[in-house]
Amino acid sequence: MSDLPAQPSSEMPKDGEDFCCDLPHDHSADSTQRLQQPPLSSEKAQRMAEFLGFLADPNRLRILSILAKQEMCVGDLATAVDMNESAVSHQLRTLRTIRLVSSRKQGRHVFYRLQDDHVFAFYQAVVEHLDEPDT
Amino acid sequence: MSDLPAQPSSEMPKDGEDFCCDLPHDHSADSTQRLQQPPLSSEKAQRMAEFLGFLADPNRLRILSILAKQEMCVGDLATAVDMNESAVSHQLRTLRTIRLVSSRKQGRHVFYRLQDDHVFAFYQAVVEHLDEPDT
DNA sequence: CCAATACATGAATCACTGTTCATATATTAA
DNA sequence: TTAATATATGAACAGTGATTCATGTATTGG
Repeated sequence: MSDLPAQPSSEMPKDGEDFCCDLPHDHSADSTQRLQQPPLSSEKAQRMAEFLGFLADPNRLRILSILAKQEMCVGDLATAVDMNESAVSHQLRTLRTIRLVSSRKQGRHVFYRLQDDHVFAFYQAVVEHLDEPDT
Repeated sequence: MSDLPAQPSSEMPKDGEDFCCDLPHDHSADSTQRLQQPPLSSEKAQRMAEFLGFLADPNRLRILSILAKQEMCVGDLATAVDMNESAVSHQLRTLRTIRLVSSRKQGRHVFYRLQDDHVFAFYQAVVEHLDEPDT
């Protein structure tokens, strides 16, 4: 009974319950074992989603792709990605808040760069992973 | 002049232009070279952002984390992630649309699983990358 | 056939997020 | 100091997206 493709937790609810998984049968140890130990804690899923959400913006990605190659000041970034300087500044603030980039002030300019190598590595990994697949 | 930390494209606009990068000086070949070749094409950035956006949801991540270990039917998934069955169904539709999961019908049940190994590999990569860092 | 179960789906709602606009701060030049 | 440049930031607006509710479809049992 453990080599079947998969079984819904239960087929026939006995009580007035809505969910099918409420009576003891093959649930003893196997099929629900991996179900019982929470798959991905809600908090962790939350943090992962947040982080991914920060990457899930075309303009932020383009900004990061530039900073992955060189540091650059806000105005030039705005020109490079063809965005409003204000919009870029907002995005940079976001990226700064989550420690993806750091800044260095020089005169009237503020130069941004990737915070550390881990960010670069992760960015590269994402790019490479998403380069080949389907679309 | 090419070993300096970084230079804004231009310091003093001569025309009435708004952007600083509009006159020829050291722009000949070096500093704007990497700027000229678009860093990440808008379309590619768009697609990357879309894909990452699909991953950037706690509930979808938890669903994927379960399906990364075993296939499961909708009702059980709903129980496992403590969500409305309808909500799960909606999310699964999304995941199905972008080919992250596939489904198999068996009687009244529909079992979902990760579409292919690449999806699993990418999911794992993300999890691992986001496991150590800062937070 | 009829009822119940399992899932799907459309519409409405609510929250979030990115951009823009206006404005504020800081730095340099004159 | 005054003007101009470079960036930051708050508020408002618009678009997007996830959940819920109601309902529709398919499958099984009686």
